[in-house]
Amino acid sequence: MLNSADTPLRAALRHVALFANLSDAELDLVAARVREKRIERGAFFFHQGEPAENFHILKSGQVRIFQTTPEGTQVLMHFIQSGQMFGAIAAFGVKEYPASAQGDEPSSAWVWNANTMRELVAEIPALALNALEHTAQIIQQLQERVRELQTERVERRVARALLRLARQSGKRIAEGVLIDHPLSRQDLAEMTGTNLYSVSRILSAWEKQGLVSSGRERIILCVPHKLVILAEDLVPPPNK
Amino acid sequence: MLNSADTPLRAALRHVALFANLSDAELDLVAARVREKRIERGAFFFHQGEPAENFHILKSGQVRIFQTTPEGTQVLMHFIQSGQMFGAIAAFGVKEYPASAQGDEPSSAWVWNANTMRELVAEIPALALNALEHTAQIIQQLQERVRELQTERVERRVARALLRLARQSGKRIAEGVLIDHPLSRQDLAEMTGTNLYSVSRILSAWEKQGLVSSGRERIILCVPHKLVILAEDLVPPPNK
DNA sequence: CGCGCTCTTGAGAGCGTTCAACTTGCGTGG
DNA sequence: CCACGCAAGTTGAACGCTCTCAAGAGCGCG
Repeated sequence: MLNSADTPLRAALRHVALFANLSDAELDLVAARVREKRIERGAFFFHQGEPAENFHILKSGQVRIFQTTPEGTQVLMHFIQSGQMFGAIAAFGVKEYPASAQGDEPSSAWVWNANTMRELVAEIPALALNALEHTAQIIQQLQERVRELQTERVERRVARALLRLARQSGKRIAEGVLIDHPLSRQDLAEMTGTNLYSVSRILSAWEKQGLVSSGRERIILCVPHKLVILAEDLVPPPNK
Repeated sequence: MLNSADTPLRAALRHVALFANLSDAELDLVAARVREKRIERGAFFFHQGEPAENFHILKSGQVRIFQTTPEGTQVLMHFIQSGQMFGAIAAFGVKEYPASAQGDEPSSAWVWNANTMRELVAEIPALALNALEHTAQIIQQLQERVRELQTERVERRVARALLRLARQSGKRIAEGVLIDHPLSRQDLAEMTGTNLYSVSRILSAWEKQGLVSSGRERIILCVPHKLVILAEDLVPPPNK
């Protein structure tokens, strides 16, 4: 189904969402300026506060994007999966990375210099449109998160976070849907604006009800359908 | 200081940040497809959930962007000032407006059809770069807000919100810096994820300390400097 | 000059955090 | 191979920030 004359690199980039609808010539422009960077598990592609020099797309592995507050508490913004861009906000305007990007596993990424990426965007209309589309989606997700933080209780926020993770990296297994990467109580807390104790209590309660099955850095949603009800239930007063 | 051959419309658009660095010919392209829309105070440019057909830039007046949850509570996302774009997220990808845009005053906006704006972005590289830069800034602001909601107490969030408003639409007067548009306790609550009672208590306390002077939908920051300390203070335990 | 919307303030309750102590799981080195 | 140790997770108890509800005061517009 591929152009048989594709170079391996061009073929790989062709499947990245950001480069959808680019012509072969345009893909070559993009490919000509890319370089690759690998990091070990736990290492960083960049740190919060560093000058934002690069634009990244994850090639393999998994990366977490988080901010650290002056007080030292962390806020987990995103998990980046293969094919997704990161460090993009910084490349398009801001001068410093507003967050850090750390490998959850050994990871590799395609990297472009920020100025180079801006030139490419200016040269390739389809790339500009794709980039705008993706940033628009990020904005929508962030607005959703603000809305949740402002209006919803902790239990519901945790339910939503798990459902989102299941959609992103869920894996069907016998017992239900496994969140297919290490995920601690602390991680979930940093995603939902609470602490590991509250997350632990909530998961324990759900486990008693058979909704989930969880272990060390491992969570299985057994009855996702009931979590959806928890996350979105509008029935006003539970009449117990 | 302007090109004397400018049409009035071209001259006006030239000063919009989104159209910075566009040539006269490009500005004319943009101007050729614009139309204008006026609304009364309290009326809407668009409602949450409607198909996202238009891209807007505020010409005059003031607009609030907010989301309404299924439960009916509102979350105030932004105040839009003259020259700022809105309804942009929707135009670049999403199919429905994720929020509503309501006039806080009688307001008028330049409006482009969403498809038209996408065509313009594809035709005008400088416009694409500007748009990406602005969406990147919005993302950064939203990340900041998520971080605040997850890690900070109500009082600090309110302090930050006021300082932000002062920066955006503050007006120097004798007593201090006036937030130059009607702003109720309820509005502040919907911006910071609390309720009008807590906001009222906080403002009362600050008023006793002389930090602010507030009245009906009107707030003056008397000692902004001390609010900054409140918003960012790292000194761990205030020893009273 | 009165009606309505905004704001204030008290009292009480509860959700969630904090702290502390303990358990469990897993890798590693003796 | 077992023992040790650290990291992740659990759970109880207590506190307190914030919300909720209720009642009343104040400001402005018509």
